[in-house]
Amino acid sequence: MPYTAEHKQETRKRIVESAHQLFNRRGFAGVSIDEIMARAGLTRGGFYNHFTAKEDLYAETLLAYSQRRADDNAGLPECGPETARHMVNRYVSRVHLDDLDDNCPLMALPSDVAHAGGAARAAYEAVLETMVSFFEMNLEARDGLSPREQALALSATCVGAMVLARTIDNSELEDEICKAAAAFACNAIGPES
Amino acid sequence: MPYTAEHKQETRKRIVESAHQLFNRRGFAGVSIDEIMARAGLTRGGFYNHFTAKEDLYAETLLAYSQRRADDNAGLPECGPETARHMVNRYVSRVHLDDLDDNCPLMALPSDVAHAGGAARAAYEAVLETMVSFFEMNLEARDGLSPREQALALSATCVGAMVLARTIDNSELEDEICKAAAAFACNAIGPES
DNA sequence: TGTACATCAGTGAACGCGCGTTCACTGATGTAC
DNA sequence: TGTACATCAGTGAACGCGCGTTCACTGATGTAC
Repeated sequence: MPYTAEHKQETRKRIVESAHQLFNRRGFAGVSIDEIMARAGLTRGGFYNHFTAKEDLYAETLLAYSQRRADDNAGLPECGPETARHMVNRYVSRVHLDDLDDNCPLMALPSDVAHAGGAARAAYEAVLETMVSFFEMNLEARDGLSPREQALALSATCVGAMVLARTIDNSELEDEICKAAAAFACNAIGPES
Repeated sequence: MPYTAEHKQETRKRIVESAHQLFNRRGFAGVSIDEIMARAGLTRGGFYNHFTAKEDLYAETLLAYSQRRADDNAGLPECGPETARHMVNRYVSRVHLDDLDDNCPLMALPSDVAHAGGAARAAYEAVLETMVSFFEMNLEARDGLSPREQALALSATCVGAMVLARTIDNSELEDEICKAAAAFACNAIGPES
């Protein structure tokens, strides 16, 4: 059994990382397998030792992100509204907007995923559920809305702000959107304690 | 001057409409010029009598939508918060979600546009400004946020909810998102009068 | 009113490129002896 | 410890398809006379 199993796993991981970065920047159709493999230090032919098709890798990329997110969150304590506000400010920020290599795919790839196959859409939903449930566990019922309802709406606000900022080409308006949406969402979470 | 100028204009309009519907459903890369022309009752070659490239048409499609929206809105009275709530409920709804032929491109095509050329991004921004300014003129300062800030945040919430609902493949969750986001946004606009 | 003409919107075959995928081959590495 | 072998990750040329774009042609229509 030449080449250890770990060797293959690591190569696969490198391909997924490379793909994540490239897909986030340019979308599914904008990236070729050649480029993905080159960025991972490999050549095109080897791709099919790891994946059966480009679409496969796309879904895998999203799943990997979802897993990573879930792992990150698992370690965190549930701290209530303060934590929720912190999440908002971290998500809706210029730092996140400019982190092209590791953007959240919820904001980087929505319509791209919408036009892709079912596996990609399912993976997208998994990322969303991770985000929503993490908001949910840090919120209290308020204004007649359950924690889950607020979590869904806050996710929409955060993702929406970043989607809009990401799509336009006007950095002043981008900042305006981020600031307004973050303030709006933090207000909705409740008064500072 | 055989074929009147109106004839050509109408054909062009038919192509733009056909493109709008197809792009909304399947994105820029998912639609071929053949299909667009066929849906408009024409054949592929004629395309270049009207546009210089596929990307051109894409931007034109967005601009046409923006224009249409602006015209619609121009006629409407400014009625305050009630109108803003009405806009939210119309935008964030299953009817809008399922209207695949005439979705708002802000929610149907964000990452698609993000990866397209500058003309498309500028047109997207125009659609956004139309939406924001219409919210803005129907809002009052509240919770330390100016009408414009609220308008930006509400746009993010509305578009975000629809983007998420559109991308996933789970109609129960879609409904949950729409309802939660609409209620959340209406709350933020202020109490019913 | 009717006819010849000029224009140009529309046609559809052909071109060429990019890229996903396949495939025969190479060579690095772990294992058996 | 050293050597032959088997495996399979990785290579890169080649294939084939789809599609954006081009181009020579057609034919519908308005205008001039």
